Amino acid sequence: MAEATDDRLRLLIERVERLEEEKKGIGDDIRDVYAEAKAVGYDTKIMRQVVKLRKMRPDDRAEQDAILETYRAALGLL
Amino acid sequence: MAEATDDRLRLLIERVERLEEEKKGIGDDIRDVYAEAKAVGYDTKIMRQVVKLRKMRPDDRAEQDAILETYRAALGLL
Amino acid sequence: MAEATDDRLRLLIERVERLEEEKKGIGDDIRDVYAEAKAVGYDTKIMRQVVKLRKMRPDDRAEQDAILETYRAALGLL
Amino acid sequence: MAEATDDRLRLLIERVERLEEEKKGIGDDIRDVYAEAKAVGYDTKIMRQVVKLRKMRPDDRAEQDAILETYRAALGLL
DNA sequence: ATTTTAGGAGTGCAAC
DNA sequence: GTTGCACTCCTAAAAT
Repeated sequence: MAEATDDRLRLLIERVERLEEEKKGIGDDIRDVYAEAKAVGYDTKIMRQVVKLRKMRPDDRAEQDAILETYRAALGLL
Repeated sequence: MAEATDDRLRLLIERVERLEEEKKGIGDDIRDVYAEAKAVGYDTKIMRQVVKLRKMRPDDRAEQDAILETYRAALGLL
Repeated sequence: MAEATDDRLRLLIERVERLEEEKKGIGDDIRDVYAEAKAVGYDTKIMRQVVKLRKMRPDDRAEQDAILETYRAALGLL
Repeated sequence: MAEATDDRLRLLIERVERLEEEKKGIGDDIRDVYAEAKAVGYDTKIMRQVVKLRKMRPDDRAEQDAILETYRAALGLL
């Protein structure tokens, strides 16, 4: 029965590999978009920062609030 | 004409954002496959090692194996 | 000459191992201090947050500044 | 008597901070050892694997080895 | 047992 | 082209 087990494992790993290829393909697409942006004159470095900021905003806000709250609690003790 | 330019930039950024979401989704899918593998009893940490090994060129793989064997021997780990 | 090489490797690894033991020992000491603090009535969870905050402050400031600056740059473009 | 209490807390926190600095210093030392090893030609990534292996109980180590062999065999990586 | 945190490895971009 | 940097993910240790 080792063969059945082996096949199962092999199939799982091949699924992972296919997904990783897709993931890599999308990474290439992203690179292409930036290349296109650069070709028409945009600053891709700043574009990347903007993308990052738009992604970070909500969490960051929550995090900032948490830090402030902790500070208030700590000051109340110290 | 500043509006046309702004739109162009906005569209490029939105394309990047969509692609990044897709990329993240595939990352999640990969995680799911590993979760499934774990659920049927496979050791996912070792599976990841195997996936990495399969990505390597055969001679690189052989070299890594050889170095590891050498180090293990030097430390009495055989 | 493989023996000399092996020895060299073994010595390096033993140095790492000794250092890791020391590091672990200090981790235990830290745990002890918190245990002592707890024993005299302090809230160790908040103590840990305070320690973390005092460690983070400077970087955080710089990070905040960087984000603000990036935003300004982005707004100037968008 | 609030001052005595405050001092006590402050002293505890400062002890923790000193210990954490020491701990960080040792972490830096470990990094240095690896850097030194790399400089004389060792593969530090594999060294780290070996350090990890030495920390494991022999039977756990044997089991890991066996699983890896099995998976590699199943995927044609022997 | 669950969640958090620290550290390592791999990836991809930017600067020189 | 190569070095450094920032980001993502994974693992292992620690705290609750």
